[in-house]
Amino acid sequence: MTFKKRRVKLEDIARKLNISIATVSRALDKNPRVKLSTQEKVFKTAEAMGYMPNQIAKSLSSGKTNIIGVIIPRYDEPFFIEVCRGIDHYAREHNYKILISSSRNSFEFERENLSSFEKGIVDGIILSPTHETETFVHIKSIIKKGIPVVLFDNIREEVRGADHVIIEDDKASFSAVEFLIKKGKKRISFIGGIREKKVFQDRFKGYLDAMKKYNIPVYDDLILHCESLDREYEDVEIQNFFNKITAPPDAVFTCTDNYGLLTMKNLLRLGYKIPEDISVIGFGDLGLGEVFVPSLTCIAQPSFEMGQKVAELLIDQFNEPNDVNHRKKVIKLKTELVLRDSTT
Amino acid sequence: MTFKKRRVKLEDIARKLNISIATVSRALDKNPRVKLSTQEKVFKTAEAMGYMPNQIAKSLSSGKTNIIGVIIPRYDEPFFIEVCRGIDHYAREHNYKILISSSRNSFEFERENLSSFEKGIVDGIILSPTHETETFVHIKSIIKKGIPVVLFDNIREEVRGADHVIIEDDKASFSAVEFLIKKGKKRISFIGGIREKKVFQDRFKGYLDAMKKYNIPVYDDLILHCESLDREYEDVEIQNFFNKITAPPDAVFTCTDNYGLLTMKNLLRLGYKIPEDISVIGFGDLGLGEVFVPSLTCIAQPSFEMGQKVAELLIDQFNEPNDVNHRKKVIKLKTELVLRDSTT
DNA sequence: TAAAAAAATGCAAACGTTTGTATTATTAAA
DNA sequence: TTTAATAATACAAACGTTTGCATTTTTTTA
Repeated sequence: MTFKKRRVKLEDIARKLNISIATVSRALDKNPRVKLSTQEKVFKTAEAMGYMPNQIAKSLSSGKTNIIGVIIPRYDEPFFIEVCRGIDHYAREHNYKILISSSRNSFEFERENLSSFEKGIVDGIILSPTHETETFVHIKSIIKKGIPVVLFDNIREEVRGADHVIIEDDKASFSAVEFLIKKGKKRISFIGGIREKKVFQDRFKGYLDAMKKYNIPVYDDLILHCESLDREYEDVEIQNFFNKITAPPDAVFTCTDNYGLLTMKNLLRLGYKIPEDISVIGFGDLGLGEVFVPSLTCIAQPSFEMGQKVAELLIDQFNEPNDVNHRKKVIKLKTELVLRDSTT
Repeated sequence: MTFKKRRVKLEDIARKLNISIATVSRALDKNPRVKLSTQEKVFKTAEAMGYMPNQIAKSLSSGKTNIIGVIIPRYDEPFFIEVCRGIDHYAREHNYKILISSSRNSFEFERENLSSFEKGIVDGIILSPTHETETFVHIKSIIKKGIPVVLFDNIREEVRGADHVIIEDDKASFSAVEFLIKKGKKRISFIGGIREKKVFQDRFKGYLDAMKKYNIPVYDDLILHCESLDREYEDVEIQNFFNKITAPPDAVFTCTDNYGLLTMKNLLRLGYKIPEDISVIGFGDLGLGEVFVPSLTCIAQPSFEMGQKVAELLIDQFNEPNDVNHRKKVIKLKTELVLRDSTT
């Protein structure tokens, strides 16, 4: 039975070579203050002894962990994963790793995660607030302590006060609905998510704005705000919605790709033809819509880029003089209506 | 212009209360060695001063970070995300966080990630090897240093030597193909992924085993091993494959849900009826298959459970006496054939 | 009310680095 | 050669905790 080996540390190398710890440390850093021949000896010995630096000790000493904390509302939403991929991409290029936490759509969890990050395990925090997040105080308190924070997606007015990256949800959905109207649609249905979530409020606003501008009547029974936070129940809700409808719409604008796909699925099963009978538009563009038959027309949201941008803002903060009152940066990314087969 | 505040530390509390750092530390731990009234004073003062423990210092002192390192081949594969969700779930219940890294399907990256974790930032490592991973030495070297490691999915023989969690890919695909055969299918097509990947080898083996057992001829032109590691090109490959086929199959067994969906998409566009003309089976069961019309029959792989189990094995290792030669644990999870509308 | 026992607190080393300054060794200048 | 300048290395404090042991204070016992 062999037990865990004691880690090799600088001291061990130093002792073996009969030099000081400081010199070993500097040698490994290729600090020109140490003779080349010594550097070589140190490197060889370190290698031979299987030395691995202790990142924790380094972090304590330097005050940097090179880890970025990321808090997303849920894992099972391709949008968030894609953003994380973008963050990871940018972060890695700049020698940072990411620690991902899910707030599970709960404000309480969000706060917990935040305060656990506050314990110094991360150099900065990227956060996408949950729909339950109505107050900014927990975030503000972090910022006040000098910890860099960047937010993305679902940013309420009350919550603006940190750098953040968003899209203009209202304008995006306006343009999608406008497109439908210009195609001659008269009975346009809206399917969104929980009303508490800012992005859904904005997307609904865009819908209403477009309908108003072109004087198209808005029918309450063609509007659905899904309440579910769970993939499974989304399906049920949408199914119920269409089962209840008496006079069908001629187009459906939905606030996520998943709603779009579920809408198509249910409509197809009820015997409607897409896009001949009913057009459908989604929101997101994360690959699934392209596979479906018919493929889903949707608003493409630049998720990966959003992640990259968010990471860039954060890392910029790392390098700025640490001014707590620094002017916050707001980045608005462009969306685009991608035409596919689910619309005429 | 306000600058980053100096963090409040134990010393500050100690000084303010005129007691020692040790007592403050113990008080915050609710150590019975310190008087209750002192504990209360300390708690109040800590709160008032906005004290937050320094996790890095704690980790250095305790030798524990309470972070689990997770290395997956890619982010844009729902299977891996679902496993991560499972890991996160179990880990969080046991007071661990997860640091996710993608090896981007590259052995080199895998090794880099591994050695970065080796620097002591994580207490243990969960890894799903890439298809390029043919050798076990990099993992073995980590284990020899006493760092707990658990593997999952895609475990080659050469790589067995650590705890791991897998499904029996060959048996799973055998049962799916057998199902098709029993339905009377005679021309069964196989669509898998890169040949280098163990899981695909096994799934192919299961296919061949079933075909052999029931004496069904195997036609080379009905077999496709996708080479692509990228969502986009998978589509192209499958499209090309079906465009080239002269005599169509009467069933297609595919090695991932995505291949299954892409197969259905392409077949539908070519005018085939599913399942009347051609049955299709996928592998994974991560939600998308249920939405598609027709919904996808597939082998359900318990991804979330796999994550939980993997995390459990790792955390078990944390608590075991640290025997480097400990008997490795292998967990095989059950799969299940879920019947939906894409098969007769 | 002194001694013993128990409770509360404090001291200082340890965790493994980094880094400013002091010291020693080497080379160059006189 | 001796001194000055430079190069190489060493010392020790610092990062913010934890914790074994020593010390002080309080309480109990006789």
